[in-house]
Amino acid sequence: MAVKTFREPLNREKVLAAAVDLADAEGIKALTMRRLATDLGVEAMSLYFYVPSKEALLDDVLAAVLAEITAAADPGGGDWRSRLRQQFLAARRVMLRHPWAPGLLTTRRTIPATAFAYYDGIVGTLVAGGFSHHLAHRAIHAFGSLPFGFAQEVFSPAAADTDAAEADLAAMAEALPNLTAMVAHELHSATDPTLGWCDSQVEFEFTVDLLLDGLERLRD
Amino acid sequence: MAVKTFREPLNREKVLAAAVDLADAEGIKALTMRRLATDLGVEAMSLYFYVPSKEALLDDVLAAVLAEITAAADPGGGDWRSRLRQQFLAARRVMLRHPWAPGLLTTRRTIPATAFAYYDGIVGTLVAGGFSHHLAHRAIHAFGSLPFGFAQEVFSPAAADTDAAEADLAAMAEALPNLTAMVAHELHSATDPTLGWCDSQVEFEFTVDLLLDGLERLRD
DNA sequence: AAGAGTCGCCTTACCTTGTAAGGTGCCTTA
DNA sequence: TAAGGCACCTTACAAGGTAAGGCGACTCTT
Repeated sequence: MAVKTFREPLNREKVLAAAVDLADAEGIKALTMRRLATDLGVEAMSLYFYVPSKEALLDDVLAAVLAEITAAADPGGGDWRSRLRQQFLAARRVMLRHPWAPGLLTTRRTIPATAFAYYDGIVGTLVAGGFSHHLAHRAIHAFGSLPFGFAQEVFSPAAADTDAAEADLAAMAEALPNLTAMVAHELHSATDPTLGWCDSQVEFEFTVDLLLDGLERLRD
Repeated sequence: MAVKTFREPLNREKVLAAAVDLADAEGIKALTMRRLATDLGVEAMSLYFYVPSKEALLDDVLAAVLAEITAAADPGGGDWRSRLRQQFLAARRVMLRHPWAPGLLTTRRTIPATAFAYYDGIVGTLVAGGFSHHLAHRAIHAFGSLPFGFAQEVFSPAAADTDAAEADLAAMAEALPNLTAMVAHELHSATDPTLGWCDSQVEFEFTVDLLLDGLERLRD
């Protein structure tokens, strides 16, 4: 015994990468210091050699995701509209890989510094596209979380599934006539049934275009 | 001793009201079972006589806030546009009283049943206003969290303050030229300096109108 | 080569928080 | 007056974050 297998020393990057992997695999709730340490073959307290606190770790994890976004967002050519559009869609692709990231982002108190650089690029695109700084500012706010590839998912599919299944359909139709009619209508007119009646990607793009259209009109 | 002061028995409503008050006063993090019990002059475990778990309590707390919204939103007359607008602004007034509610809403897995009734009313307004069910569906998604009176606050003022204060302004101007220019521009053109350069209320209304305008055009 | 750091990790322990299990006293009802 | 149950309490445990300090194996002097 006591033959210690040689181990490549840890470092901050490995810890962050393992944290992202853990969250990807088992959700953000599984990301505890003890569990993360276990995954790294180490004790919980050892992580504090690389990270001052769990909050800081989460901040850094988020910064890593943001770095993925900026890396994925090919500035490319085209006008402001197509550039922002492809940028937001690229961000969405990243977020789909890390479904826990939106929730984490909204709970953070301070925003990682890299986010500012990201926003700076967006403002730059807008101004170059003919927007005043004032309207650019408004646009940033109107975008909300769209630049990060997600929209506030208040109407989550999980909730809809569960509650709809539990509820008596007849009673629901009476209590919620408009929603019921909408669901019925959407089911019939769905062009691609395999995606279900609530295709987030389509909704996302719709919202993006709705805002971009509106902004273009205001610019003129 | 042993003269127990008579105490009006607790009930679910009092517990929920106390929970809302606690969150209002000291933030959602202060809302622990033990602390809530203390506020009610009771031991933590006693709360479980009225609430099955903390998760359920949070669900109910949220439902209470939603009830406030529906109560505050006067259906009133007018066309679909003005009705939705006043409804969203009323929701915002409620959320400003409970700043912790947006964050809580986004972390909940299942949506309270009352939210469905709320959405049903919105869909009804849209359909009555001449929208197809399909477009109404899109609109619901595009609204995101606006019906609940808030927009994704990714760009929180607190973060901006802290980081900007810490950062070397000259360095920041170099690294973030567009943001810096925007800030400078907005500072000069602000009509009401007392509200700071980031007036959320104005931004909120801007976004609401931008979306409503865009939807109206799509409807025709 | 021996002593002194220092790096990287571990052990122990504490505090907070949710909650399971099981009382206990008083008030109502039969 | 005995039984039951209502409303609340006590005790205890399992997570989870993290403070304090130890310890072995290198590295670097001198």
